[in-house]
Amino acid sequence: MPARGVTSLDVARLAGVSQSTVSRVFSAEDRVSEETRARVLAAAQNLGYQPNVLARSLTTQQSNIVGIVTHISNPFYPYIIEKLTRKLQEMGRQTLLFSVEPDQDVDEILPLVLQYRVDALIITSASLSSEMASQCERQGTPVVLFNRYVPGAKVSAVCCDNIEGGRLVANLLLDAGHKRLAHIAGRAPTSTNRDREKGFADRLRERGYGTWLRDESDHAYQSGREAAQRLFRRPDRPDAIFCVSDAVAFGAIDAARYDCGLRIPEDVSIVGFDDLPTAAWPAYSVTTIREPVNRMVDLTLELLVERIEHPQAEPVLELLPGQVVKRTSARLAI
Amino acid sequence: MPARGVTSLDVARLAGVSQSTVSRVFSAEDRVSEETRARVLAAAQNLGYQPNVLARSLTTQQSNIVGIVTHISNPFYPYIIEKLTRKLQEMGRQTLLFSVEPDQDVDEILPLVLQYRVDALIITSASLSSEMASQCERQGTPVVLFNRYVPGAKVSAVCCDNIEGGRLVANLLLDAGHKRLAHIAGRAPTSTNRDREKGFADRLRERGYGTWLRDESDHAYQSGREAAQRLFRRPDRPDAIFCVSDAVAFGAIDAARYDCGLRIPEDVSIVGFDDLPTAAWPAYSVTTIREPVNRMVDLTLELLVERIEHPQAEPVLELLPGQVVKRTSARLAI
DNA sequence: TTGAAAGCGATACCAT
DNA sequence: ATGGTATCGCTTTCAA
Repeated sequence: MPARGVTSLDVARLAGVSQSTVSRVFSAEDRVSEETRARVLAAAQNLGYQPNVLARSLTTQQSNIVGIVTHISNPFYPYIIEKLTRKLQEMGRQTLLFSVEPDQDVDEILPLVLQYRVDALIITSASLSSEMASQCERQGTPVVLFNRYVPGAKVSAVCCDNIEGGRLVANLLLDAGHKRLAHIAGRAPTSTNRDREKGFADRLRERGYGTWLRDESDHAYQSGREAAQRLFRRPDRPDAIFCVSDAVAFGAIDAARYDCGLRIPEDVSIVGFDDLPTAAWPAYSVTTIREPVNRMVDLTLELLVERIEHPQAEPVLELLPGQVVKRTSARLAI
Repeated sequence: MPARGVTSLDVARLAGVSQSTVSRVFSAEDRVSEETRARVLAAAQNLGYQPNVLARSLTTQQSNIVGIVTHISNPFYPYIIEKLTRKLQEMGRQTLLFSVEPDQDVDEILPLVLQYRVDALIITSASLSSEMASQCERQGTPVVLFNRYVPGAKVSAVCCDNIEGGRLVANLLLDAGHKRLAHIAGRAPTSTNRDREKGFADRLRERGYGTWLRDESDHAYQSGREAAQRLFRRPDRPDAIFCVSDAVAFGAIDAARYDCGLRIPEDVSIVGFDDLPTAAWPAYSVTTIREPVNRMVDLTLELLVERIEHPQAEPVLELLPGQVVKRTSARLAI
């Protein structure tokens, strides 16, 4: 018969000490004599005792749990979540994972998240209303947006500079002498999607480039492939496509080669965004904008800790530059 | 000044009812008059109150949290975790994520997991000692292994039938008339790795096939590519490779085409295992063994719920058959 | 250094 | 239908 729930009191009785003492042994180094500490640890070991951190959170007002809201179908995020989780673990915090659909509003799930009294919240997909942002504030739950920002709201955010990234791509393609440009944009109205497109468009206009084609996708391979097919089947088919993300670029490359019989980069250049590990594989070898993910992750956690410790601190928007990674999916300047 | 921590008592005072009543409104439909319910909800809304589920867990002895221990570098798992998380969410439970290194023992992290009083635990990578398994049992925490099993231990497991999968591959390659077979095995001593190799080897022997080459990898693209390079550079280079997983197969395919100038499948056949979404992309088009992931996920959750509700139930080992998916990375029977 | 006792924020039993 | 109160497992004064 399993002893359902060994408590500190059980340990105390076995060790012949008070329950307070057991608590001391298992919390931050309080003054406990070596001898009693040993007795307590022995008793705990004996009973298989593990402190209940949920109960602890009641008194300490800290759960040591960080919520992460994400949607995983964009392959950029598993990659980020792994890094975040690993580092949080090193800091003694755990990750409570919430999955949302790309089109689903974070606002829907936020009340649920808040019920778990997470010490902080990282949102890597979609954004949240300023109403919900202030609800988090009221509960004292700091929020950091990863690769998103909400212009009005009082939440911190860590972002790749997507506008500048879009501009870099425009330069790259124009410098290579491309004549018929296209952009496969992200469908959702997120800051990331908007900014990548805006930077691209702004720079094209600045350089006097007239019009370009446009299609949409949802950051996934299949929808990128379909969008590219539509573009390639036009009479004025593009000779270069800027894809909103690498996942879309993989689809576009396969559409070119396998669906439409085009050579890359001779017939068409494809540029992505993110620099996923797969972008370096020779089968794709995608020219792309590398997001500084390690620094983004580190910064996210720094901001998080900062705001956990100083809840009154002003929210910060960190914008990190992306970097062109030239591979073989795009023609180079002549 | 943010009101740190709105409690049910605050709501009660504002609504002019007892704290018990507020509790009733927010827990399973207890009998509360429509009128008071409305008053309470209004007050709660007003204060931005969300019940503290951590506190609730103290009395209910249920955290509604399910732990998932995994390592995410194998791309099979993000895919699984997303499915699990989504379905758990639909069941009103949340996912607490723990990340381990492939070579790291789950035993190390298990005490930490247990401190969070998760209602149940899913382990998708590495396995656990029977000692730890019994510690879970003692705490009343049901464990389900996903794609792993521990022969001795009393824990439930849901697995693809990896032995049979290995046999299927052996048949496939011999039927196609291949003469110099190789296997890129998984380095870690897990049941998955062992069984895939065992099934393959057993079947080869049964069919009187003499010896085959062997190398190792860690389920990741890069190490698969390197293992394949080593094989291809041998004087007796293989004309067919069975890779322990799709991720390794991608690496092997790129090694063949881009590092060694071999054609697929004319010069060498590559077979994977898992059927990741990427395996269907035409750039790889991997012949592979499809794991029935949807059924595996559903079964995992069924077993979980079953054991949460009936902790005394005997552990179950579910073995689901994989299925050959023929694409173009392997030659077919003549 | 150790113990007693008062919370933390909820649930649940027992009255009314 | 509602309120009072003991309780969950721990931390944290306050005394000793």
